[in-house]
Amino acid sequence: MSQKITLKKIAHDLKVSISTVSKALRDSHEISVETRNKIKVYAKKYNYKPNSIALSLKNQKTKKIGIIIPEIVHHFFATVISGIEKVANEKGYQVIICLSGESFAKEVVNMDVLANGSIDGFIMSLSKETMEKQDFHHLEEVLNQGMPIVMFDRVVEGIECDKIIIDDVAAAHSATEFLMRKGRKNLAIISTVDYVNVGRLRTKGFKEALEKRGMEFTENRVLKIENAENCSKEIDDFLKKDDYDGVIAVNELFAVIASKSLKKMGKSIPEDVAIIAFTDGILSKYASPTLTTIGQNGEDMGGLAATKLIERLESKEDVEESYETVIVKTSLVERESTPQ
Amino acid sequence: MSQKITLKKIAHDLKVSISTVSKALRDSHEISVETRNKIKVYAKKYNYKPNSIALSLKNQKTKKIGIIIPEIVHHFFATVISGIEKVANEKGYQVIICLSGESFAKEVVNMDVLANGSIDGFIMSLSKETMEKQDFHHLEEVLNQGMPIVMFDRVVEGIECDKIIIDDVAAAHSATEFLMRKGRKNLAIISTVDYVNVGRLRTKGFKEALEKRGMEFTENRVLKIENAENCSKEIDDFLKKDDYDGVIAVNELFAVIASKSLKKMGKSIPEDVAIIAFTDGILSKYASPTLTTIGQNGEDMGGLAATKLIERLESKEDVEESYETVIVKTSLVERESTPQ
DNA sequence: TGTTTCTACGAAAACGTTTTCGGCTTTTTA
DNA sequence: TAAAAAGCCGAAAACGTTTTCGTAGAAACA
Repeated sequence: MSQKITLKKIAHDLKVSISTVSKALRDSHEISVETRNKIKVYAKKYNYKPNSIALSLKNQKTKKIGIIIPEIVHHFFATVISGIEKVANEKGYQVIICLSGESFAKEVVNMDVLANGSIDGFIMSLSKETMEKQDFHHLEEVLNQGMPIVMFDRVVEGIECDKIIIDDVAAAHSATEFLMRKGRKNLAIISTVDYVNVGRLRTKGFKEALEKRGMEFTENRVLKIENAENCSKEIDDFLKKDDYDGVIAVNELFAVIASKSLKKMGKSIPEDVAIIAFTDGILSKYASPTLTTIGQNGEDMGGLAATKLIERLESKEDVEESYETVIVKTSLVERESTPQ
Repeated sequence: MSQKITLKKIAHDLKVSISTVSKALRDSHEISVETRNKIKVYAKKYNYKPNSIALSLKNQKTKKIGIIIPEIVHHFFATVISGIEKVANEKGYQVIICLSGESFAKEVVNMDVLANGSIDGFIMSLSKETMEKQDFHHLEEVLNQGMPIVMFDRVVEGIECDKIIIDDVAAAHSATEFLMRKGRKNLAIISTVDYVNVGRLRTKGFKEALEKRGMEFTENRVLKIENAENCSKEIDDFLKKDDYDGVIAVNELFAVIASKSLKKMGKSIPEDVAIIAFTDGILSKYASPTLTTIGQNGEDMGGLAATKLIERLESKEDVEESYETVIVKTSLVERESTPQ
């Protein structure tokens, strides 16, 4: 078990000073070619690599990005992380991941811990509880310390930082129009409670599309689910209340459950009822029938977030106050759950 | 934008020495109650938190765990991470995640980068390429430096470290027996190429179960898939070759694709063909029909890995050479794809 | 009064780097 | 031959902590 080698040990073994070793390894012309080679050979032999903690302390940069998200066992978030990691790694950054588990308290603690020097900046999507509480002091504190944040998906208006989102209203709007063009006239949406902004915005787009076509929007066309755990019965009951011929779901899980429920009721998909889901994930691709979805490319969103954050980290900090909100394009992926 | 406050600044502002501030904040009796309070109030006011990088350097401990896995967009790995994160966080550790993308080179680079002081230990599952190459020098180097590794799922015999696995042979064996007890006589397995150990071991269990019952095992009962990307056709062709009444798949994806393929061929599940999949993930739960699976509890495996690693990190390093391989129990989750 | 014991604080080292500056030799130039 | 320049290297500071040790002054003791 050979302990990690340091500049100091090399210096001692080779009977030169630490500064000489450091310079030699960085190919400084201040050091003679002879000495340089001797040191390099020795360093190579013992596989010297500079200690990153020491570098972080010296440079006041960690080359690490903190990610705080509600859950990781969630296809969308997993793709976002994957996108972040890819870009970050290319640019020499590592990612540290903390999960809030949808809890405000954990989000705050995690941010506190990471903000104490462990990372250079944050990429995050807020927990449900935070959205409900509307308490963002932890974000403001971090920003106030000069540490940049990039938010994605679950973002909030009041906070001044870069944001990566999809245009939920427009996407829901066009999905609704798509169904109407297919001749569907009695539409419903399975959404989340309003404090989750994506649910609220998607419902809004749905409503706008209906009204634009002069169709009636009533609240009973909307199911607002709070807890995804036991939503099967809720969805069952909701779908039985009327004879819908088109359903939009704000995520694939709701869509799959709705699909099963409808099949149980003897309806066939897409002939009797067409279904469109948000999030083009693994479920949509392999459900029966496969689901038409609005794809929000998580990988792209993550990549963008990382790019933006790193840009800000590496620019000379004087470009303050030019925060941007990037709207990522969605794409409609047609599959079996909507008619040709 | 108030810069982060340090001991030095507090000391300067309050006209005391840095050591006094440090001691006061750690409630040392060496400092008078008066001074202590003054310092604490000031620190609280400016929200002082010790810089974790400085602590890491001083203590030679980062309180960070490095995770290297092939992919994160994969339900099983996501659950493992979730399990690791939970336990780690409870014990005051953060997790740094690197993805190898199934590439040997990336795995090596990632390990190198993290091993240079960024973390205290590794939890990892090897990339396919690494398994194929059978080159583990990067693992040995890290272990040799005294940095502990805990491997899970894709592990390798030759390396001396803690391991968390499921008993793939036994699990496949009992799944096969389960099908036979249901009266199925013509069984097949959809597996991976042999260098992926889970595929090899599960195939082995399948074979053993057949032979134990005096049934014939032939290689044509086995489909070995190398690349999951375009396996649909392979599976189609394989299933057409014989009239199987029971299929075991080494992951849910293969099972879902097989299920679709069989339905297309006009077979009904589970009446004509029963299916069992490894990995109890989201697909199994929501596919049509829902899949009977062998659950390998990723969350538990992750939690165990984290517990083991942290134990080793915090024990006084003298308990060397007592490496353990923990075998996590699997559970058969019965759903619609097998008969009652 | 002289010695010892507390009390309360500061100086400095250590963790592993990088970099600035200063200085000693040797070579070049006038 | 003396001065200037170049070549080569080391000392030290800095990043932010914690901790050991030293010490000044005050209080207690003889």
